[in-house]
Amino acid sequence: MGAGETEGEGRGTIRTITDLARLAGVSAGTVSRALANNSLVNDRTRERIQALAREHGFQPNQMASRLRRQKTGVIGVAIPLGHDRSQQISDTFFMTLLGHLADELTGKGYDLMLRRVIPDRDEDWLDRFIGSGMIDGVLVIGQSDQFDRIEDVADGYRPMVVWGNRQEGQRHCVVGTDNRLGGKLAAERLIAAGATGIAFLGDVSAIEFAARHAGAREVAERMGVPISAHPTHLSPDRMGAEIAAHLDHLPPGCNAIFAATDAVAVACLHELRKRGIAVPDAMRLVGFDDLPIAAQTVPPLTTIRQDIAAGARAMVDLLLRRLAGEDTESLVMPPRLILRETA
Amino acid sequence: MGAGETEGEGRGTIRTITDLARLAGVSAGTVSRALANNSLVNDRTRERIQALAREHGFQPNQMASRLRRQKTGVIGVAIPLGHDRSQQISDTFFMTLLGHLADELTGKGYDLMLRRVIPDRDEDWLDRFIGSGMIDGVLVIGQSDQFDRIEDVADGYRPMVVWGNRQEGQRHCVVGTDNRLGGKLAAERLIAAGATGIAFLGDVSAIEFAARHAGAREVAERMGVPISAHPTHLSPDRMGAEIAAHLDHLPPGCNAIFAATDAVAVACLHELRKRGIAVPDAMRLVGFDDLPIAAQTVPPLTTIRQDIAAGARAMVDLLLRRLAGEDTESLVMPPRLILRETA
DNA sequence: AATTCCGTTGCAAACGATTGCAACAGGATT
DNA sequence: AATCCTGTTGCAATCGTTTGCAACGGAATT
Repeated sequence: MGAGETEGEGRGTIRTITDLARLAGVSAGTVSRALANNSLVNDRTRERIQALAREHGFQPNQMASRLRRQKTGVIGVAIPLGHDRSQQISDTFFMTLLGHLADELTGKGYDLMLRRVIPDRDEDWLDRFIGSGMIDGVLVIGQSDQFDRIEDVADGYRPMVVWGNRQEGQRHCVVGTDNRLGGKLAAERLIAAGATGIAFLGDVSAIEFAARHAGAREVAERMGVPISAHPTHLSPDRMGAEIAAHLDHLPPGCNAIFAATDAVAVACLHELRKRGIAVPDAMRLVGFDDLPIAAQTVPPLTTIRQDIAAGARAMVDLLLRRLAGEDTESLVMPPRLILRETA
Repeated sequence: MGAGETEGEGRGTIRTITDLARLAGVSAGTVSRALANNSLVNDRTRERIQALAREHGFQPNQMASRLRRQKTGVIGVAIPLGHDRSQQISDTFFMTLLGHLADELTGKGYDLMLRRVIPDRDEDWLDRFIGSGMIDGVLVIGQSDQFDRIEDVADGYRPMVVWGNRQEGQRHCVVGTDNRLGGKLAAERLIAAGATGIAFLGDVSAIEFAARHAGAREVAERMGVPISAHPTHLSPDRMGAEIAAHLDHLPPGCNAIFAATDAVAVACLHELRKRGIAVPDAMRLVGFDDLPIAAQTVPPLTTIRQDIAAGARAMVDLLLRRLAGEDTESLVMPPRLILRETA
């Protein structure tokens, strides 16, 4: 007790439930029940066994338990890196979402198995993950360019919830922001701030970014403001150069930028400053996400907020309900314009 | 073939290796060997069985396999949130490290099980993780304030590698930056840039930050420059207010800040700007980490670089060698001063 | 023709925990 | 005194895969 516990025999001696049973003078079944707080076992025996288990630092083997019970207590989280393979380094948004998911899942007693997949190399990454028999359900962070593959799986496999964009009549359960509406809000704000030509910076092969672009385009066209799209990757090493190139070839009359992501917007801000272009006077700028950094740029970034924590909560909640057999609807959360000083 | 595969019977019919064996007219053992590319089985049979497996989307149950083979193919990654519970939202550094770890591990054929632990609530989080029988080894991201607990475990459990700071004569295998040296570099630079009083902003109950502070203090004292420490948390919601408070109560003559982290430095920059304090003329500033954002602040941040990708590679490499029975030394990587414009 | 050998395959025992069912003791009921 | 519970416990099958060992057929050797 206190300091200096009885080490040396603690780890190793008692490895299986049978060892512990022998030690306690009961059968393995009883030990199993005792450790599971099963009411079938006598209170005193239970306490005795639990004390013994504690003393020897015994924990039942999870693999065996899971094999027998046919459930794993593990939720798989997949991050497909389809449209932008170097995403790992940058995407603060996904990483933040992942953090919240981890919190929510551990709160509910689930473990989290993380897998980053590169769909180009691995055709049936999703089937493989699901079929591995290691996870009870799967959360997919971002559809990337894998929308169709996810759809294919959705009919046959219920416990799956995806973060991303909702399409007309899609079959998989998705949680996400109304990207199209977010795009509209951004364009409206830019135009209200005096934009007479808008450049969208982002990779529209990712469906969520495409929706943001589409929303902005709808508003811009209605208002008679020309809008152009400029593919921009998310990896920090390429982003800077790409943005620089875009800035040097903006359509004439373009005085506003809608960045697909705050990360892109921050890099834009930097490149604009290097060129001595005043924000927002000469160039208006709106981002997307409202990451913490957005409040701290110079000038502070006007952006479209997604509620990441709420999204994570919803994803876990929906997944657990699906695991329980319930059939759930997708959840599309409203984005919100955060007005700061870049537009 | 092409579109419209033979669905409907594909999933569900063939669930176990025995099902597949019956279908192929061989025994379960042969199927097992065939799927494992075991050379004991005839080439033609193997191909036939593999074709059948592919056709039916069959994958052997991992739980059973792992139970039998007594290894899981899973590496646990623990993030202890001891000194700063709200860390989840902020710490870009840890999240980036996690991303790289995921890449390295999947590259080596391992899966990654993520667990965030709050040591205050859960005394033996590490024993529980290790003893769960779900992981072959464990990587700990950051020692937080759990140095002693990790040490306790290190003797009895080999396959563990920790990201963090190396102490005199410690027993667990650690990978990290020479934080003390980093602190020295920072202080040297600040003093070279004209600092006559230095404030360290960071939570020294985290051992890594304590080392950074100690390094800076050593240099400062040698040069006769007063240095003070100001506890600052990493969560974005508290950080701003805390930094503001610190700035308003700096010791007289203090004209330089060493921020424990780039995240802290960026927030500092923001608060300084709000107060109209010119950087670096009125206040010099050095950060730590060299996150991508550091290059994009206004003015760009002078900071101490840690090589995150190399760190992740080293952690995985060391862990695999320990899994193979080898005994490995800790790795302390040199930090590097990145000179930009804030000091 | 008898023996050896090799390449394949099947058999069955693990891996360690869970759980339905039977068994048992002791008290309560008839 | 015989029967019936009730609360505990043990027994043994089961989850699905892996793998040592035995078996077997046919070719090669003696």
